[in-house]
Amino acid sequence: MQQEKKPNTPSTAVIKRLARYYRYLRTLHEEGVTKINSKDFSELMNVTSSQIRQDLNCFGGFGQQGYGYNIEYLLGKIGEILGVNEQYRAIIIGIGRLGQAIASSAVFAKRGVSVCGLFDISDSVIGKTVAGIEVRHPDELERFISENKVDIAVLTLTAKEAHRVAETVNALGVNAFWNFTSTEIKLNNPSALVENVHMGDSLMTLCYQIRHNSEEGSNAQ
Amino acid sequence: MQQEKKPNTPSTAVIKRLARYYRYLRTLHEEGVTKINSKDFSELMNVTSSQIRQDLNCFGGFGQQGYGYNIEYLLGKIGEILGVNEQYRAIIIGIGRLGQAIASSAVFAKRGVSVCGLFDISDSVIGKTVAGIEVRHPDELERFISENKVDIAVLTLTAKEAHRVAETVNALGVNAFWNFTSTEIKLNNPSALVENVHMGDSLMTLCYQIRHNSEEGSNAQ
DNA sequence: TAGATTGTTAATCGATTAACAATC
DNA sequence: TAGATTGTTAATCGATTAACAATC
Repeated sequence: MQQEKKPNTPSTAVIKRLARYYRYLRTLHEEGVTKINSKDFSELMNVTSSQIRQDLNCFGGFGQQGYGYNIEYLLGKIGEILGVNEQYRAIIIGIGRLGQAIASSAVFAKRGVSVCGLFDISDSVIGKTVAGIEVRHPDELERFISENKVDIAVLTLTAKEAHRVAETVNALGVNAFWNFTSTEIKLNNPSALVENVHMGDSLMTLCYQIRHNSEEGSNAQ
Repeated sequence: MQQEKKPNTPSTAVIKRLARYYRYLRTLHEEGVTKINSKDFSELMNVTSSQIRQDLNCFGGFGQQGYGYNIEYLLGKIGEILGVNEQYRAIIIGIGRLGQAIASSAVFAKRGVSVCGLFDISDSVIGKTVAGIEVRHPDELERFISENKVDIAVLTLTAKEAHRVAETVNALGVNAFWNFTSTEIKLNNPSALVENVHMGDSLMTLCYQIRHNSEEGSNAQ
């Protein structure tokens, strides 16, 4: 099988940085800044200006020599690359405190993703409304997914149930998972996409830094 | 100034992987597995066995030729490296839904970090008890930090307030920040540590993948 | 036009992988 | 001891940076 990679597939690192640029550029845009050059931007982002130009030029020339980058235009282009206009739809599985927090947050709307369904096994939340959406029992997943376009399943349930539920939902046709559990989700389906938010790993990284870098320090990245 | 780097400082990438190994090894340990070799482990973790051996050998020889790694021993060693036994103490600033979710989660206890204080400006939560801890007004930060050892400030407040509050808390002696806001925290203090959980960036990465990799797929890492 | 700054190629650097000798 | 698997060095690969020609 051994899928051949397109020659110029940008690395994950580039995409992560693009998302970061996007976030920052939006702030600048809100503040009324209209243009920026790679040097000034690189200082704000703590990367080299070379890297910014390289990253952007993976996807095309969005700047203008002698001028820099028009922020509004650049925002549009990066948004396009990252799929902000794709109107993806997500369901959240596991409506505990974290699920509720995420359901209620602006993170989806800001990226053009809409939450269309909430699911939980607990009677204490089923039927309740969170962020304007009714919480359903997972038994309804099959019908719900067949009747609604669902692109992303957000996994905010317990680690133990996560894998089984992900398999089920994947079998129903949902191919992308935003995983907040501490488990690694490994699906048989090779086209399934999993993006992890492993908070625990992040916390441990910080603890490591406290212990080792405390004398050196760094608030880069 | 230009701080000199110690020659063999392991890269952030190594530390992140170590945290990931740690998480996975604990699961294996709970399942009663006592030993593992780099090859088997590499298949579980979707990395090469070379990488696992390299990563571990940044810190010392934790294995035994011809045998592999004793999981309990390895867990202890990685835990030590990552500072699990340091008994770090954290305060959470911003007790909205996300702050409450994190305060109530097992993420701290599992990594040897204890939450000792909660702060929020809103009267609707001040005085209430979340995860067994009383929520206080930020006015009390100064006294609280002077009376308690506080290693980490978790930022789950709004992006707008985040920077100012971080400056204040840093001035009071807290040097490590676990940042959940969409802002980049840039402190004047060069020894301040900031670890970001940028959920929005993560979601965008997923959206990018949906749009571009859908035909190729990958649930690696 | 002259100045500025991009787009892009080439050089450097670091991280990953492969290979194998050491050793349990 | 023989077999297995680590620890570690050397080779490869990819990502970052530097440099500069193109061009607005």
